[in-house]
Amino acid sequence: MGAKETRENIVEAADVLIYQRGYENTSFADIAGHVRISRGNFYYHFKTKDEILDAVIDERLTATKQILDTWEADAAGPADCVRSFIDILLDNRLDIENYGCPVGTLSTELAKLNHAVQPEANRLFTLFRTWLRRQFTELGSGEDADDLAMHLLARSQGVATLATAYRDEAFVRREVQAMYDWLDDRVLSAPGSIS
Amino acid sequence: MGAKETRENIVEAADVLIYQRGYENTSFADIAGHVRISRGNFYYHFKTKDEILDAVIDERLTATKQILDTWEADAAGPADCVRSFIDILLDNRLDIENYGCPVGTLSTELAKLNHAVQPEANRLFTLFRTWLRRQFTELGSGEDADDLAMHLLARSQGVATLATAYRDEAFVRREVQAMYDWLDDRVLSAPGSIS
DNA sequence: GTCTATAGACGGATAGAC
DNA sequence: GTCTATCCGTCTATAGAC
Repeated sequence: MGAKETRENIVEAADVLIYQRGYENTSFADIAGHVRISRGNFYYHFKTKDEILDAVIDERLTATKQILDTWEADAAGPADCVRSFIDILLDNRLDIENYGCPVGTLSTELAKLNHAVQPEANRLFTLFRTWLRRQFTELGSGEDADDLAMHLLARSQGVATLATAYRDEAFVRREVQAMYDWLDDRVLSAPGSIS
Repeated sequence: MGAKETRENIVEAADVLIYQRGYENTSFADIAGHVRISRGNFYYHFKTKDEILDAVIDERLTATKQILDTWEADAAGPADCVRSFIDILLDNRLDIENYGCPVGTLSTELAKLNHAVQPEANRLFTLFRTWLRRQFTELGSGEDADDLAMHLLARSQGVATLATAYRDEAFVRREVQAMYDWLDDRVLSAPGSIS
């Protein structure tokens, strides 16, 4: 097995474990165990735990960019793109109920830890934010586009948090529908309030 | 110093530290250091770390009940009560920017840890939920009261998460205003959609 | 002299780092 | 594979109130 492949396996395992258990509660031994390599081999690829976190964030950034590109390519228009974003809550419902949103929970944990790479992790939020902003701009929201993007980000984060607490599918579906309706208002009417 | 007072000091320090650093990242030594007692003394009052967590959650439940009662006593009516809830985001803005919402972040961390007391922690959410539901019932929302309570809970959780990521005061104020407007729609019009 | 509250040493386990 | 630090938890010792 090549070095590159081993490294990718490590990042992939770390990605999942950090999502499911949180960063601080994921140990080297956990990751090494999942990749089935020795801890010695481990240190050949990553010198510190923070380096792994960096690699995981980079990997998530790359994967997210690719997903957003795909959505944009497949969508009929900007409103359809936004619906793809809203649908995350349904498509990843079970993971979200168990572990929350991977973006929000990592950002919050790193904030509490006062971790140096928190700004890096927040770029994941910004990736969605600028992408959503572009969709709203194309929908004619003008100056409000960024506010609308932030509003929708917040809505989905809140639904994810409560989905984790209550594991209530009906609630998630209701809120997704409410976001659809909210979007339709933005599409059909003049740009304005975000209520 | 009496035993009761020492115990209260421990719970108080643990409450703050668990909020600021997270549960798993708060050690006995941290708490003992803040209370200025030895670790030995510590174990006289609490046998396990989970016992402290339990005590902290109980303390938060009691404190929250008291706050909700105060709000209800001071408010002009149910709409005013809901506004008090929304105002949490402004009143605790700086803490939220640094550490997130104490309810949501603890609930999410315990979910990831698969911790036995997660249901207990979620009772904090339920405390707000049933209280908000009562306000909406009094506002004439009928069957929708619980949905509206959950919706507002989710909105505030989402704003808290993004406030932690971006530390953007203008965003928080915008979203608070949007929730005010949303509430006014519920007060003035017939009960219906939550968009 | 017993009980309560406190202190601090000690143990095994596990962490990250080299 | 080893090293050091730190974790949680248990242990014994002690100081003072009653």
